[in-house]
Amino acid sequence: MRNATPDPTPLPLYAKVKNHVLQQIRSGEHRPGARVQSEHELVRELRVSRMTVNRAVRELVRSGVLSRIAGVGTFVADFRAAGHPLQIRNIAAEIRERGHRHHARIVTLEKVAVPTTIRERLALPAATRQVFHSLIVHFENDVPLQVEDRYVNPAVAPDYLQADFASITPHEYLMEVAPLRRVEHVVRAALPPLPIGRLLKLKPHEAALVIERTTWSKSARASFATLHHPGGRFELRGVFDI
Amino acid sequence: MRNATPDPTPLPLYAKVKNHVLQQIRSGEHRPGARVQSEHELVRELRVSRMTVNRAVRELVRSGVLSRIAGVGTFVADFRAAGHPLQIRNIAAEIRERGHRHHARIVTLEKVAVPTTIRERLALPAATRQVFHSLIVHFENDVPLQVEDRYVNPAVAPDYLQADFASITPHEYLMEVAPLRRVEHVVRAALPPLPIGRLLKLKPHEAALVIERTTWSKSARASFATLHHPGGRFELRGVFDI
DNA sequence: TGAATATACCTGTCTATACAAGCTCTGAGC
DNA sequence: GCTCAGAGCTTGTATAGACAGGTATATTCA
Repeated sequence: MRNATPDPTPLPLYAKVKNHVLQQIRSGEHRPGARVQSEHELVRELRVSRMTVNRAVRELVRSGVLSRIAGVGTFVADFRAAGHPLQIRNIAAEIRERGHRHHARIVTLEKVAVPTTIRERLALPAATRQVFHSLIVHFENDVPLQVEDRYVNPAVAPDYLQADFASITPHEYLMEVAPLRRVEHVVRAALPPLPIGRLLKLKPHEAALVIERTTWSKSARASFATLHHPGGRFELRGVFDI
Repeated sequence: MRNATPDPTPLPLYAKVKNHVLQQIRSGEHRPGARVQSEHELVRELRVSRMTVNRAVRELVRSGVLSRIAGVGTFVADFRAAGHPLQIRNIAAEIRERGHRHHARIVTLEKVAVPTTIRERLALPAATRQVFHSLIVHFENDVPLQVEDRYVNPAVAPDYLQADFASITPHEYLMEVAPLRRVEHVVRAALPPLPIGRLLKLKPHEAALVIERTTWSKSARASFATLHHPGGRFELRGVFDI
Protein backbone atom coordinates (compact mmCIF):
# COMPACT_ATOMS: atom_id res chain seq x y z
CA MET A 1 0.00 0.00 0.00
CA ARG A 2 1.21 3.44 -0.87
CA ASN A 3 1.21 6.29 1.57
CA ALA A 4 -0.33 8.68 -0.98
CA THR A 5 -3.08 8.16 -3.52
CA PRO A 6 -1.40 8.15 -6.92
CA ASP A 7 -2.65 10.71 -9.43
CA PRO A 8 -5.08 8.79 -11.66
CA THR A 9 -4.20 10.77 -14.80
CA PRO A 10 -1.07 12.76 -14.16
CA LEU A 11 -0.80 15.66 -16.58
CA PRO A 12 2.08 15.26 -19.03
CA LEU A 13 4.96 17.62 -18.37
CA TYR A 14 4.45 19.64 -21.54
CA ALA A 15 0.85 20.27 -20.47
CA LYS A 16 2.07 21.49 -17.10
CA VAL A 17 4.39 23.91 -18.86
CA LYS A 18 1.49 25.16 -20.97
CA ASN A 19 -0.63 25.68 -17.88
CA HIS A 20 2.23 27.44 -16.14
CA VAL A 21 2.48 29.98 -18.94
CA LEU A 22 -1.29 30.23 -19.40
CA GLN A 23 -1.69 30.91 -15.71
CA GLN A 24 0.66 33.86 -15.93
CA ILE A 25 -1.34 35.24 -18.84
CA ARG A 26 -4.70 34.66 -17.21
CA SER A 27 -3.62 36.30 -13.98
CA GLY A 28 -2.53 39.39 -15.87
CA GLU A 29 1.09 38.87 -14.90
CA HIS A 30 1.86 38.71 -18.61
CA ARG A 31 -0.24 41.09 -20.65
CA PRO A 32 -0.78 41.04 -24.43
CA GLY A 33 2.38 42.11 -26.19
CA ALA A 34 4.57 41.37 -23.19
CA ARG A 35 7.56 39.11 -23.47
CA VAL A 36 7.34 35.76 -21.76
CA GLN A 37 10.25 33.68 -20.53
CA SER A 38 12.66 32.30 -23.09
CA GLU A 39 12.77 28.56 -23.52
CA HIS A 40 16.00 28.42 -21.61
CA GLU A 41 14.51 30.35 -18.70
CA LEU A 42 11.51 28.01 -18.57
CA VAL A 43 13.91 25.06 -18.63
CA ARG A 44 15.68 26.40 -15.52
CA GLU A 45 12.43 27.49 -13.87
CA LEU A 46 10.56 24.22 -14.29
CA ARG A 47 13.47 21.74 -14.47
CA VAL A 48 12.34 20.13 -17.70
CA SER A 49 14.17 19.61 -20.95
CA ARG A 50 14.16 22.24 -23.65
CA MET A 51 12.29 19.97 -26.08
CA THR A 52 9.44 19.73 -23.60
CA VAL A 53 9.32 23.51 -23.22
CA ASN A 54 9.55 23.87 -26.96
CA ARG A 55 6.56 21.63 -27.51
CA ALA A 56 4.51 23.49 -24.92
CA VAL A 57 5.29 26.89 -26.38
CA ARG A 58 4.84 25.71 -29.96
CA GLU A 59 1.35 24.47 -29.16
CA LEU A 60 0.46 27.73 -27.45
CA VAL A 61 1.62 29.57 -30.54
CA ARG A 62 -0.49 27.38 -32.77
CA SER A 63 -3.57 27.99 -30.67
CA GLY A 64 -3.04 31.73 -30.92
CA VAL A 65 -2.05 32.48 -27.32
CA LEU A 66 1.60 33.29 -27.97
CA SER A 67 3.64 34.48 -30.90
CA ARG A 68 7.37 34.06 -31.41
CA ILE A 69 10.11 35.74 -33.37
CA ALA A 70 13.23 33.71 -33.99
CA GLY A 71 16.22 35.40 -32.47
CA VAL A 72 14.10 37.78 -30.42
CA GLY A 73 11.73 36.00 -28.06
CA THR A 74 8.24 34.83 -27.27
CA PHE A 75 5.38 37.22 -26.66
CA VAL A 76 1.78 37.11 -25.52
CA ALA A 77 -0.28 37.34 -28.68
CA ASP A 78 -2.42 40.36 -29.23
CA PHE A 79 -5.83 38.81 -29.75
CA ARG A 80 -7.34 42.17 -30.42
CA ALA A 81 -7.28 41.71 -34.16
CA ALA A 82 -7.40 37.94 -34.12
CA GLY A 83 -10.35 35.95 -35.33
CA HIS A 84 -12.42 33.63 -33.24
CA PRO A 85 -13.37 30.24 -34.52
CA LEU A 86 -16.81 28.95 -35.34
CA GLN A 87 -17.71 25.52 -36.63
CA ILE A 88 -20.06 24.54 -39.38
CA ARG A 89 -21.25 21.04 -38.71
CA ASN A 90 -22.99 18.34 -40.63
CA ILE A 91 -26.68 18.91 -39.93
CA ALA A 92 -27.53 15.24 -39.35
CA ALA A 93 -24.62 14.73 -36.95
CA GLU A 94 -25.51 17.91 -35.09
CA ILE A 95 -29.14 16.90 -34.61
CA ARG A 96 -28.25 13.41 -33.48
CA GLU A 97 -25.69 14.80 -31.07
CA ARG A 98 -28.39 16.88 -29.44
CA GLY A 99 -30.16 13.58 -28.82
CA HIS A 100 -32.90 14.43 -31.30
CA ARG A 101 -34.32 12.60 -34.25
CA HIS A 102 -33.08 13.49 -37.73
CA HIS A 103 -34.80 12.54 -40.91
CA ALA A 104 -34.65 13.82 -44.45
CA ARG A 105 -37.38 14.26 -47.05
CA ILE A 106 -36.26 14.14 -50.65
CA VAL A 107 -38.22 16.73 -52.59
CA THR A 108 -36.26 16.52 -55.82
CA LEU A 109 -33.56 14.21 -57.14
CA GLU A 110 -32.95 14.62 -60.84
CA LYS A 111 -30.66 15.36 -63.75
CA VAL A 112 -31.08 18.88 -65.11
CA ALA A 113 -29.61 21.13 -67.78
CA VAL A 114 -26.77 23.16 -66.28
CA PRO A 115 -28.00 26.52 -64.98
CA THR A 116 -25.53 29.26 -65.93
CA THR A 117 -24.84 30.26 -62.32
CA ILE A 118 -24.03 26.64 -61.51
CA ARG A 119 -21.76 26.30 -64.51
CA GLU A 120 -19.71 29.16 -63.06
CA ARG A 121 -19.83 27.96 -59.49
CA LEU A 122 -18.68 24.47 -60.39
CA ALA A 123 -16.34 25.72 -63.13
CA LEU A 124 -17.83 23.12 -65.47
CA PRO A 125 -16.34 22.63 -68.95
CA ALA A 126 -18.50 23.73 -71.88
CA ALA A 127 -19.03 20.11 -72.89
CA THR A 128 -20.94 19.34 -69.70
CA ARG A 129 -24.65 19.64 -70.53
CA GLN A 130 -26.30 18.26 -67.41
CA VAL A 131 -25.74 18.18 -63.65
CA PHE A 132 -27.43 16.39 -60.80
CA HIS A 133 -29.76 18.40 -58.64
CA SER A 134 -31.22 17.47 -55.29
CA LEU A 135 -33.55 19.33 -52.96
CA ILE A 136 -33.76 17.81 -49.53
CA VAL A 137 -35.40 18.98 -46.31
CA HIS A 138 -33.76 17.99 -43.05
CA PHE A 139 -35.94 17.69 -39.98
CA GLU A 140 -35.16 17.78 -36.27
CA ASN A 141 -37.98 15.93 -34.51
CA ASP A 142 -40.28 16.61 -37.48
CA VAL A 143 -39.50 20.35 -37.49
CA PRO A 144 -37.79 21.48 -40.70
CA LEU A 145 -34.31 22.82 -39.91
CA GLN A 146 -32.52 22.92 -43.24
CA VAL A 147 -33.38 23.00 -46.92
CA GLU A 148 -30.45 21.70 -48.90
CA ASP A 149 -30.43 22.72 -52.53
CA ARG A 150 -27.49 21.00 -54.16
CA TYR A 151 -25.93 20.73 -57.59
CA VAL A 152 -23.43 17.94 -58.16
CA ASN A 153 -20.77 17.57 -60.83
CA PRO A 154 -21.58 14.28 -62.60
CA ALA A 155 -17.92 13.76 -63.46
CA VAL A 156 -17.17 13.45 -59.73
CA ALA A 157 -20.19 11.46 -58.56
CA PRO A 158 -21.74 9.67 -61.55
CA ASP A 159 -24.04 7.53 -59.38
CA TYR A 160 -25.43 10.39 -57.32
CA LEU A 161 -29.03 9.69 -58.34
CA GLN A 162 -28.83 6.13 -57.01
CA ALA A 163 -27.71 7.08 -53.50
CA ASP A 164 -30.01 6.52 -50.53
CA PHE A 165 -30.36 9.95 -49.01
CA ALA A 166 -32.77 8.77 -46.35
CA SER A 167 -29.89 7.13 -44.50
CA ILE A 168 -26.93 9.28 -45.52
CA THR A 169 -26.72 13.00 -46.26
CA PRO A 170 -25.53 14.09 -49.71
CA HIS A 171 -22.51 15.68 -48.05
CA GLU A 172 -21.61 12.36 -46.43
CA TYR A 173 -22.23 10.48 -49.67
CA LEU A 174 -19.97 12.80 -51.65
CA MET A 175 -17.20 12.50 -49.09
CA GLU A 176 -17.42 8.76 -49.48
CA VAL A 177 -17.28 8.52 -53.26
CA ALA A 178 -14.76 11.32 -53.80
CA PRO A 179 -12.39 12.26 -51.00
CA LEU A 180 -12.71 15.89 -50.11
CA ARG A 181 -9.87 18.25 -50.85
CA ARG A 182 -11.35 21.60 -49.92
CA VAL A 183 -14.53 23.06 -48.53
CA GLU A 184 -15.57 26.68 -48.73
CA HIS A 185 -18.40 28.15 -46.70
CA VAL A 186 -20.08 31.50 -47.06
CA VAL A 187 -22.60 32.51 -44.42
CA ARG A 188 -25.21 35.19 -45.15
CA ALA A 189 -28.63 36.29 -44.02
CA ALA A 190 -31.41 36.64 -46.56
CA LEU A 191 -35.11 36.33 -47.12
CA PRO A 192 -35.52 32.93 -48.74
CA PRO A 193 -37.36 32.36 -52.01
CA LEU A 194 -41.01 31.61 -51.40
CA PRO A 195 -40.87 27.82 -52.06
CA ILE A 196 -37.92 27.44 -49.71
CA GLY A 197 -39.74 29.48 -47.06
CA ARG A 198 -42.71 27.18 -47.37
CA LEU A 199 -40.58 24.06 -46.96
CA LEU A 200 -39.05 25.57 -43.81
CA LYS A 201 -42.52 26.59 -42.57
CA LEU A 202 -41.31 30.17 -42.17
CA LYS A 203 -43.57 33.02 -41.23
CA PRO A 204 -43.89 35.72 -43.91
CA HIS A 205 -40.76 37.91 -43.98
CA GLU A 206 -38.91 35.61 -41.59
CA ALA A 207 -35.20 35.71 -42.34
CA ALA A 208 -33.10 32.68 -43.20
CA LEU A 209 -29.49 31.92 -42.36
CA VAL A 210 -27.96 30.87 -45.67
CA ILE A 211 -24.80 28.80 -45.96
CA GLU A 212 -23.28 28.30 -49.37
CA ARG A 213 -20.96 25.34 -49.43
CA THR A 214 -18.65 24.58 -52.33
CA THR A 215 -16.64 21.36 -52.20
CA TRP A 216 -13.62 20.35 -54.21
CA SER A 217 -12.51 16.78 -54.82
CA LYS A 218 -9.14 15.73 -56.14
CA SER A 219 -9.79 16.58 -59.74
CA ALA A 220 -12.61 19.14 -59.85
CA ARG A 221 -15.28 20.96 -57.93
CA ALA A 222 -17.66 18.34 -56.66
CA SER A 223 -20.75 20.24 -55.63
CA PHE A 224 -22.35 23.53 -54.77
CA ALA A 225 -25.00 23.58 -52.09
CA THR A 226 -27.19 26.33 -50.73
CA LEU A 227 -28.40 25.55 -47.23
CA HIS A 228 -31.33 27.58 -45.92
CA HIS A 229 -32.09 27.58 -42.19
CA PRO A 230 -34.96 29.24 -40.33
CA GLY A 231 -33.63 32.40 -38.66
CA GLY A 232 -35.71 31.85 -35.56
CA ARG A 233 -34.77 28.23 -34.96
CA PHE A 234 -31.16 27.86 -36.08
CA GLU A 235 -27.90 29.36 -34.94
CA LEU A 236 -24.18 28.80 -35.16
CA ARG A 237 -22.37 28.88 -31.86
CA GLY A 238 -18.68 29.09 -31.07
CA VAL A 239 -16.65 29.49 -27.91
CA PHE A 240 -13.06 30.58 -27.66
CA ASP A 241 -11.22 30.05 -24.38
CA ILE A 242 -7.72 31.10 -23.60
CA MET B 1 30.14 27.97 -57.87
CA ARG B 2 27.80 25.11 -57.13
CA ASN B 3 26.55 22.74 -59.75
CA ALA B 4 22.97 23.03 -58.51
CA THR B 5 20.98 26.01 -57.28
CA PRO B 6 20.55 25.56 -53.54
CA ASP B 7 16.97 25.47 -52.29
CA PRO B 8 16.28 29.00 -51.04
CA THR B 9 13.96 27.85 -48.24
CA PRO B 10 14.39 24.13 -47.79
CA LEU B 11 11.31 22.63 -46.20
CA PRO B 12 12.00 21.29 -42.70
CA LEU B 13 12.03 17.52 -42.51
CA TYR B 14 8.88 17.27 -40.42
CA ALA B 15 7.05 19.29 -43.09
CA LYS B 16 8.28 16.90 -45.75
CA VAL B 17 6.93 14.00 -43.72
CA LYS B 18 3.57 15.78 -43.44
CA ASN B 19 3.48 16.34 -47.19
CA HIS B 20 4.43 12.74 -47.82
CA VAL B 21 1.46 11.51 -45.83
CA LEU B 22 -0.88 14.20 -47.16
CA GLN B 23 0.06 13.29 -50.69
CA GLN B 24 -0.99 9.71 -50.11
CA ILE B 25 -4.32 10.90 -48.75
CA ARG B 26 -4.90 13.41 -51.52
CA SER B 27 -4.12 10.87 -54.21
CA GLY B 28 -6.67 8.48 -52.78
CA GLU B 29 -3.99 5.95 -51.90
CA HIS B 30 -5.14 6.29 -48.30
CA ARG B 31 -8.87 6.73 -47.97
CA PRO B 32 -10.80 7.94 -44.91
CA GLY B 33 -10.72 5.29 -42.22
CA ALA B 34 -7.71 3.54 -43.70
CA ARG B 35 -4.63 2.87 -41.65
CA VAL B 36 -1.53 4.81 -42.50
CA GLN B 37 2.04 3.76 -41.84
CA SER B 38 3.16 3.42 -38.24
CA GLU B 39 5.76 5.86 -37.00
CA HIS B 40 8.39 3.15 -37.19
CA GLU B 41 7.49 2.40 -40.80
CA LEU B 42 7.72 6.08 -41.72
CA VAL B 43 11.09 6.23 -39.99
CA ARG B 44 12.41 3.42 -42.18
CA GLU B 45 10.67 4.74 -45.29
CA LEU B 46 11.91 8.31 -45.04
CA ARG B 47 15.13 7.84 -43.05
CA VAL B 48 14.31 10.39 -40.37
CA SER B 49 14.17 10.05 -36.61
CA ARG B 50 11.03 8.93 -34.88
CA MET B 51 10.67 12.26 -33.08
CA THR B 52 10.46 14.00 -36.44
CA VAL B 53 7.81 11.58 -37.66
CA ASN B 54 6.00 11.97 -34.38
CA ARG B 55 5.85 15.72 -34.73
CA ALA B 56 4.59 15.48 -38.30
CA VAL B 57 1.86 13.02 -37.43
CA ARG B 58 0.89 14.88 -34.26
CA GLU B 59 0.36 18.06 -36.23
CA LEU B 60 -1.73 16.26 -38.82
CA VAL B 61 -3.86 14.86 -36.01
CA ARG B 62 -4.34 18.29 -34.53
CA SER B 63 -5.43 19.72 -37.86
CA GLY B 64 -8.01 16.97 -38.24
CA VAL B 65 -6.46 15.01 -41.08
CA LEU B 66 -5.44 11.93 -39.09
CA SER B 67 -6.58 10.29 -35.89
CA ARG B 68 -4.60 7.94 -33.72
CA ILE B 69 -5.28 5.26 -31.16
CA ALA B 70 -2.46 4.40 -28.80
CA GLY B 71 -1.45 0.79 -29.20
CA VAL B 72 -3.42 0.38 -32.41
CA GLY B 73 -2.31 2.76 -35.13
CA THR B 74 -2.87 5.93 -37.10
CA PHE B 75 -5.82 6.36 -39.43
CA VAL B 76 -7.07 8.83 -41.99
CA ALA B 77 -9.71 10.85 -40.18
CA ASP B 78 -13.27 10.58 -41.28
CA PHE B 79 -14.19 14.18 -41.96
CA ARG B 80 -17.74 13.25 -42.73
CA ALA B 81 -19.02 14.29 -39.34
CA ALA B 82 -16.30 16.82 -38.60
CA GLY B 83 -16.89 20.51 -38.42
CA HIS B 84 -15.35 23.09 -40.67
CA PRO B 85 -13.93 26.25 -39.25
CA LEU B 86 -15.11 29.77 -39.78
CA GLN B 87 -13.64 32.91 -38.32
CA ILE B 88 -15.35 35.86 -36.75
CA ARG B 89 -13.11 38.85 -37.14
CA ASN B 90 -12.85 42.27 -35.67
CA ILE B 91 -14.83 44.47 -38.04
CA ALA B 92 -12.32 47.32 -38.16
CA ALA B 93 -9.39 44.99 -38.82
CA GLU B 94 -11.34 43.19 -41.51
CA ILE B 95 -12.24 46.38 -43.35
CA ARG B 96 -8.71 47.72 -43.17
CA GLU B 97 -7.36 44.42 -44.41
CA ARG B 98 -9.53 44.72 -47.49
CA GLY B 99 -7.74 48.01 -48.11
CA HIS B 100 -10.86 50.00 -47.36
CA ARG B 101 -11.56 52.88 -45.04
CA HIS B 102 -13.13 52.16 -41.65
CA HIS B 103 -14.74 54.72 -39.47
CA ALA B 104 -17.20 54.57 -36.62
CA ARG B 105 -20.06 56.85 -35.71
CA ILE B 106 -21.02 56.90 -32.05
CA VAL B 107 -24.78 57.10 -31.80
CA THR B 108 -25.08 56.50 -28.07
CA LEU B 109 -22.59 56.31 -25.23
CA GLU B 110 -24.23 56.41 -21.83
CA LYS B 111 -24.89 54.90 -18.46
CA VAL B 112 -28.30 53.25 -18.19
CA ALA B 113 -30.39 51.32 -15.70
CA VAL B 114 -29.76 47.59 -16.17
CA PRO B 115 -32.29 46.03 -18.56
CA THR B 116 -33.45 42.68 -17.21
CA THR B 117 -32.25 40.73 -20.24
CA ILE B 118 -28.81 42.28 -19.82
CA ARG B 119 -28.73 41.48 -16.11
CA GLU B 120 -29.13 37.84 -17.06
CA ARG B 121 -26.71 37.91 -19.98
CA LEU B 122 -23.97 39.51 -17.91
CA ALA B 123 -24.91 37.61 -14.75
CA LEU B 124 -24.81 40.87 -12.83
CA PRO B 125 -25.24 40.88 -9.05
CA ALA B 126 -28.44 42.39 -7.72
CA ALA B 127 -26.51 45.34 -6.31
CA THR B 128 -25.50 46.54 -9.77
CA ARG B 129 -27.97 49.25 -10.77
CA GLN B 130 -26.42 50.64 -13.93
CA VAL B 131 -24.40 49.45 -16.92
CA PHE B 132 -22.68 51.21 -19.76
CA HIS B 133 -24.37 51.15 -23.12
CA SER B 134 -22.95 52.09 -26.49
CA LEU B 135 -24.47 52.08 -29.93
CA ILE B 136 -21.94 52.47 -32.68
CA VAL B 137 -22.20 52.20 -36.47
CA HIS B 138 -19.16 50.92 -38.34
CA PHE B 139 -18.68 52.06 -41.91
CA GLU B 140 -16.71 50.60 -44.80
CA ASN B 141 -15.99 53.47 -47.20
CA ASP B 142 -18.99 55.36 -45.79
CA VAL B 143 -21.34 52.39 -46.25
CA PRO B 144 -22.74 51.11 -42.94
CA LEU B 145 -21.60 47.52 -42.35
CA GLN B 146 -22.26 46.88 -38.68
CA VAL B 147 -24.38 48.28 -35.89
CA GLU B 148 -22.81 47.39 -32.58
CA ASP B 149 -25.18 47.52 -29.65
CA ARG B 150 -23.14 46.83 -26.54
CA TYR B 151 -23.68 46.62 -22.79
CA VAL B 152 -20.61 46.72 -20.59
CA ASN B 153 -20.16 45.59 -17.00
CA PRO B 154 -18.94 48.69 -15.12
CA ALA B 155 -17.07 46.52 -12.62
CA VAL B 156 -14.79 45.36 -15.44
CA ALA B 157 -14.36 48.59 -17.39
CA PRO B 158 -15.16 51.54 -15.12
CA ASP B 159 -13.80 54.12 -17.58
CA TYR B 160 -15.70 52.84 -20.59
CA LEU B 161 -17.48 56.15 -21.18
CA GLN B 162 -14.17 58.01 -21.46
CA ALA B 163 -12.73 55.81 -24.23
CA ASP B 164 -12.17 57.19 -27.72
CA PHE B 165 -14.20 54.92 -29.93
CA ALA B 166 -13.36 56.85 -33.06
CA SER B 167 -9.87 55.40 -33.00
CA ILE B 168 -10.41 52.05 -31.27
CA THR B 169 -13.35 49.67 -31.32
CA PRO B 170 -15.07 48.85 -28.02
CA HIS B 171 -13.95 45.25 -28.43
CA GLU B 172 -10.34 46.38 -28.74
CA TYR B 173 -10.72 48.76 -25.79
CA LEU B 174 -12.15 46.04 -23.57
CA MET B 175 -9.37 43.64 -24.49
CA GLU B 176 -6.91 46.29 -23.44
CA VAL B 177 -8.36 47.19 -20.05
CA ALA B 178 -9.34 43.64 -19.08
CA PRO B 179 -7.57 40.69 -20.65
CA LEU B 180 -10.00 38.39 -22.34
CA ARG B 181 -10.62 34.95 -20.92
CA ARG B 182 -13.42 33.67 -23.09
CA VAL B 183 -15.51 34.77 -26.04
CA GLU B 184 -18.80 33.25 -27.12
CA HIS B 185 -20.42 33.94 -30.45
CA VAL B 186 -23.90 33.09 -31.64
CA VAL B 187 -24.74 33.71 -35.27
CA ARG B 188 -28.36 34.06 -36.38
CA ALA B 189 -30.40 35.60 -39.15
CA ALA B 190 -33.22 37.97 -38.28
CA LEU B 191 -35.14 40.99 -39.37
CA PRO B 192 -33.58 43.82 -37.40
CA PRO B 193 -35.56 46.27 -35.27
CA LEU B 194 -36.61 49.30 -37.28
CA PRO B 195 -34.05 51.76 -35.85
CA ILE B 196 -31.21 49.34 -36.48
CA GLY B 197 -32.43 48.79 -40.02
CA ARG B 198 -32.44 52.53 -40.57
CA LEU B 199 -28.86 52.87 -39.31
CA LEU B 200 -27.77 50.09 -41.69
CA LYS B 201 -29.73 51.69 -44.53
CA LEU B 202 -31.57 48.42 -45.13
CA LYS B 203 -34.40 48.05 -47.56
CA PRO B 204 -37.74 47.11 -45.97
CA HIS B 205 -37.78 43.41 -44.98
CA GLU B 206 -34.08 43.03 -45.73
CA ALA B 207 -32.59 40.41 -43.44
CA ALA B 208 -29.69 41.02 -41.09
CA LEU B 209 -26.90 38.69 -40.02
CA VAL B 210 -26.83 38.96 -36.25
CA ILE B 211 -23.85 38.04 -34.12
CA GLU B 212 -24.22 37.99 -30.37
CA ARG B 213 -20.90 38.23 -28.63
CA THR B 214 -20.44 37.65 -24.92
CA THR B 215 -17.00 38.22 -23.43
CA TRP B 216 -15.59 37.09 -20.13
CA SER B 217 -12.68 38.70 -18.34
CA LYS B 218 -10.75 37.22 -15.47
CA SER B 219 -13.33 37.94 -12.82
CA ALA B 220 -16.68 38.37 -14.53
CA ARG B 221 -18.55 38.74 -17.77
CA ALA B 222 -17.29 41.89 -19.37
CA SER B 223 -19.81 42.71 -22.06
CA PHE B 224 -22.64 41.57 -24.24
CA ALA B 225 -22.84 42.90 -27.77
CA THR B 226 -25.38 42.45 -30.52
CA LEU B 227 -23.85 43.05 -33.93
CA HIS B 228 -26.25 43.60 -36.83
CA HIS B 229 -24.97 43.34 -40.40
CA PRO B 230 -26.82 43.97 -43.66
CA GLY B 231 -27.72 40.61 -45.20
CA GLY B 232 -26.96 41.77 -48.71
CA ARG B 233 -23.57 43.30 -48.00
CA PHE B 234 -21.96 41.15 -45.33
CA GLU B 235 -20.88 37.55 -45.19
CA LEU B 236 -18.68 35.22 -43.19
CA ARG B 237 -16.33 33.15 -45.25
CA GLY B 238 -14.26 30.13 -44.32
CA VAL B 239 -12.08 27.71 -46.26
CA PHE B 240 -10.93 24.30 -45.12
CA ASP B 241 -8.15 22.61 -47.06
CA ILE B 242 -6.75 19.18 -46.44
C1' DT C 1 32.34 59.31 -35.33
C1' DG C 2 30.99 55.51 -38.10
C1' DA C 3 31.28 51.00 -39.95
C1' DA C 4 32.51 46.31 -39.59
C1' DT C 5 32.96 42.49 -36.45
C1' DA C 6 32.31 39.63 -32.55
C1' DT C 7 29.27 37.73 -29.09
C1' DA C 8 25.47 36.42 -26.66
C1' DC C 9 21.02 35.05 -26.73
C1' DC C 10 17.03 33.64 -29.03
C1' DT C 11 14.03 30.34 -31.75
C1' DG C 12 13.93 26.29 -35.04
C1' DT C 13 15.06 21.84 -36.16
C1' DC C 14 16.86 17.12 -35.81
C1' DT C 15 18.73 12.99 -33.70
C1' DA C 16 19.37 8.89 -30.71
C1' DT C 17 17.68 6.94 -26.85
C1' DA C 18 14.63 5.64 -23.27
C1' DC C 19 10.66 4.16 -20.84
C1' DA C 20 5.55 3.92 -20.17
C1' DA C 21 1.23 2.36 -21.47
C1' DG C 22 -2.46 0.57 -24.77
C1' DC C 23 -3.89 -3.14 -27.82
C1' DT C 24 -3.82 -7.70 -30.18
C1' DC C 25 -2.53 -12.09 -30.95
C1' DT C 26 -0.39 -16.40 -29.76
C1' DG C 27 0.79 -20.19 -27.19
C1' DA C 28 1.25 -22.54 -22.72
C1' DG C 29 -1.11 -24.64 -19.20
C1' DC C 30 -5.21 -26.33 -17.33
C1' DG D 1 -12.26 -25.71 -25.07
C1' DC D 2 -10.92 -22.02 -21.96
C1' DT D 3 -8.03 -18.76 -19.43
C1' DC D 4 -4.10 -16.23 -18.70
C1' DA D 5 0.61 -14.63 -19.45
C1' DG D 6 3.56 -12.65 -22.34
C1' DA D 7 5.53 -11.22 -26.85
C1' DG D 8 5.41 -7.79 -30.03
C1' DC D 9 3.49 -4.30 -31.99
C1' DT D 10 1.54 0.47 -31.40
C1' DT D 11 1.37 5.46 -29.68
C1' DG D 12 2.82 8.92 -25.94
C1' DT D 13 6.11 11.24 -23.47
C1' DA D 14 10.63 12.88 -21.95
C1' DT D 15 15.64 13.71 -22.19
C1' DA D 16 20.38 15.34 -23.56
C1' DG D 17 22.84 17.02 -27.01
C1' DA D 18 23.77 19.23 -31.36
C1' DC D 19 23.80 22.61 -34.99
C1' DA D 20 21.65 26.31 -37.89
C1' DG D 21 20.17 30.77 -38.45
C1' DG D 22 17.92 35.15 -36.82
C1' DT D 23 18.52 39.50 -33.99
C1' DA D 24 20.36 42.89 -30.91
C1' DT D 25 24.12 44.66 -28.51
C1' DA D 26 28.74 45.46 -27.44
C1' DT D 27 33.33 45.93 -29.16
C1' DT D 28 36.89 46.90 -32.09
C1' DC D 29 39.09 49.11 -35.76
C1' DA D 30 39.67 52.65 -39.22
